[in-house]
Amino acid sequence: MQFRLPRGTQDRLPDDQPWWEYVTAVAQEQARRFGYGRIDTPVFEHAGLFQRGVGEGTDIVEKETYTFPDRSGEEITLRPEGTAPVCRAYLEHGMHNLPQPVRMHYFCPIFRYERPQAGRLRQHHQFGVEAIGDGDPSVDAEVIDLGWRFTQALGLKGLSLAVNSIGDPACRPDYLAALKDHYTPRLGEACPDCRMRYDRNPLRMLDCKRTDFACQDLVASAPRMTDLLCADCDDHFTKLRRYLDALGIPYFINPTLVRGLDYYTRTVFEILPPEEGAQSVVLGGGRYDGLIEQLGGRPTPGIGFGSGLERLILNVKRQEAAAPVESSAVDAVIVSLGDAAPAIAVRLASDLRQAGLSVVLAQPGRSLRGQMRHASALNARYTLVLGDAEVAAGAVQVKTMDSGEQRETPLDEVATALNRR
RNA sequence: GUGAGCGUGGCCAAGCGGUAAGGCGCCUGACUGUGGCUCAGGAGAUCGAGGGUUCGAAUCCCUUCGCUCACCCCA
Repeated sequence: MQFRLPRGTQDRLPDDQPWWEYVTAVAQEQARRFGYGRIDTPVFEHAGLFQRGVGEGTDIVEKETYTFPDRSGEEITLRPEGTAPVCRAYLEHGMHNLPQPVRMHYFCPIFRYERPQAGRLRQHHQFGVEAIGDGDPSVDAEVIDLGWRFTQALGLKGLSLAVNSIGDPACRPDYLAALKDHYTPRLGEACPDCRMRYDRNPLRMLDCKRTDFACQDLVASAPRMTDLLCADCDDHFTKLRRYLDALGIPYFINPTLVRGLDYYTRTVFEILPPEEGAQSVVLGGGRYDGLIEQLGGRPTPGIGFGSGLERLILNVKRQEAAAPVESSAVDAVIVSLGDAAPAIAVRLASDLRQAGLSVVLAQPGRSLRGQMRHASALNARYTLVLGDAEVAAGAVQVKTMDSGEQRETPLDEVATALNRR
């Protein structure tokens, strides 16, 4: 075979569609219930948006981005995450003049140059949500609630919600210093990656999963951000937990939960399915109070999440949480025999379609048996048989496939007959 | 980017050095106009690609591409 899918991409075949329709319908309904309107942004943006917004030092921007010059030499990047473009749109369209916070949701493809494996693709799709313009912890709770309701409504069982606070510019520097002090005397025992992170991104050391070095031990005994939050952040986190308790949403605090993008402040959270696995996070997000300002706007708080549709579907299938919607059966297949019938069949099909029915023509050259088999294989509700006798009578045999009943019906009455049943 | 396993017709899958089983699906036929069951037949792969070893390779070796899993990262 000469051409194959580019690595890490996949075709969504007709049989896959019911799953996508199901997940997006559930997402849309939850977005509607929470008052989050839809926004669509371009698939590509100026490269600078993500360099500035997501952070130069992050893996995503540093080595996972699809960036290239267009024909004018402009550096273009295929959207590697959903938040920065929405914030750009918020600024560009003066949404600070709307009632705050501005609540939006989106569905979009995401591109990251990664090594693909199950649940991790180079092009994947996210359902995302952003609430921009209000820093109150009640908004954090609302967004988490929306994410939780969404995944619950999909029918997924055994999900867990992890939350954490990673502080803000007022307290994080002090925490980072404390964290480094903790590592300094035993830095030689940490893995090479953590030794690198020590300088470049200490927070990420908490995320280390290696067991062949002292990392796990170091992480377990490390100071916790939640113990060193400044008064404002601590208050924020306390209120958030109160709201979550009031909502009755089960959660646990994971003090080692950090996010890979630079713009996060205070609240971060993830929803995980019960099965263990590397690519398990099904929904993740957090607060990004500094992002809008980084993009050139006035200081504006925001919070949101992204949720990977492919991973969600993977889990829905694995748990058999929802049966795929009945495969798209057609209303009628038209079977024609003889010389005159095919032309009349074509016209009949056209008329029925205009009456709102889904109609497929069986191949006229095939035997009656063959055409009937085809109708059966397509799961048709009715088969319309049109042969010389019917042509002469100006009628068609309408066969109900389930019952096998068949009756002759005048051509001009077929549409109403089928619509009625 | 690192490591490991795998790659046979549309799908699943035998064969593991002598020149490609089987199943599903598809098509045809079984009183010349009636399907879903059954039966019979048919089309369809040179074994991911390229190179090498050998008298001979899907079966051994190398390279490459892809898939899967773990690391990493994240949705």
